[in-house]
Amino acid sequence: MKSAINSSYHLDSVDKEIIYMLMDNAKTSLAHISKNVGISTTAVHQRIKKLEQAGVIENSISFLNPRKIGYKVVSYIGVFLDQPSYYHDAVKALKEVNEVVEAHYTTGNYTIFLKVLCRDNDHLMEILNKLQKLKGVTRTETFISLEQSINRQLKV
Amino acid sequence: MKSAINSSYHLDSVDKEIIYMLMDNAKTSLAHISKNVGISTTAVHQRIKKLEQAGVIENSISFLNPRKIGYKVVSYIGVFLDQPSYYHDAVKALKEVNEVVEAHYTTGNYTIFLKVLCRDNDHLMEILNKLQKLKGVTRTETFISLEQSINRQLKV
DNA sequence: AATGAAAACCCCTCTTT
DNA sequence: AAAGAGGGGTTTTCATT
Repeated sequence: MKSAINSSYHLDSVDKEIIYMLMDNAKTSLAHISKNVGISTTAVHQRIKKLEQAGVIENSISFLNPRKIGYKVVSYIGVFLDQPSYYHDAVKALKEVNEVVEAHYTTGNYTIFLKVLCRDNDHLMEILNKLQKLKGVTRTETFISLEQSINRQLKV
Repeated sequence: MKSAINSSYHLDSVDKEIIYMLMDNAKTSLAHISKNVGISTTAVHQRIKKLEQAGVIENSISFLNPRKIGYKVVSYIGVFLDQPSYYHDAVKALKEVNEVVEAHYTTGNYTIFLKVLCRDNDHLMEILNKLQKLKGVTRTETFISLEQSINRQLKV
């Protein structure tokens, strides 16, 4: 059953339990989920398939822990462009910078807003220099995360 | 083999190939990885176990797509605290707000920097009101993401 | 650190209600 | 939507190099 464009998939309590288990560990077995939610493995499987087809559950991924391979600095960088028309070229250039893990076109102060991972502050300086050389970039503003106290997915 | 505190785990080219495949899809089978990297499934399995034990690869998770369940607004919110000593209490309170998916203690303008997911702008306004009632919060500054053009993990 | 073989486990389909 | 049964594939362990 496909839902109409822009309408939201309705999750019942069993769906939510299943999703939270998979959000916590993508490899949770059907048998384990089955025991927890009280329906058969087949029923769990059918629900997961439906949720995947609807796009509610997306592909599972393994996380690389940046800290463990020497990336200790998390920062957010607001980028000012003197003309918004440079946005698309800037994004194209930013995709070539591996340290940039998020880029947003935002309302508010900045034209582009970035999340950037670096090994250390020297490395961050390099990235800032690189950013400031991009066409149309007039200025950047950096927030360094000293401590990430919350990092999780949405709970509904 | 445990690495010393603060030293980085050394990844060889085979490790990296394995990690990138798992970062793309946590459920990539050992057989498939084996064919790609040219070592046996058992060897792949041993390497993955080592990487997991070292914490380089973290638990795999399934993604809930916020948009599909009606969460359309991604925003970043800088929070000003009149005293940094309120930080810990603020974090405790923020953990109770499901819409807050990241919180950072930052250098720069803001004391706390948040990533917040909301259904729509009205919902965002509710969250902003909630935040402004927290003890020590003097002001907030909001950036709404109109388009997320990059969203990925670190590549090394 | 890597291998092949065997055991244990799990996913997925089919059939039925 | 949900259940049980069975085949095929996958993970995991074991012994060996």
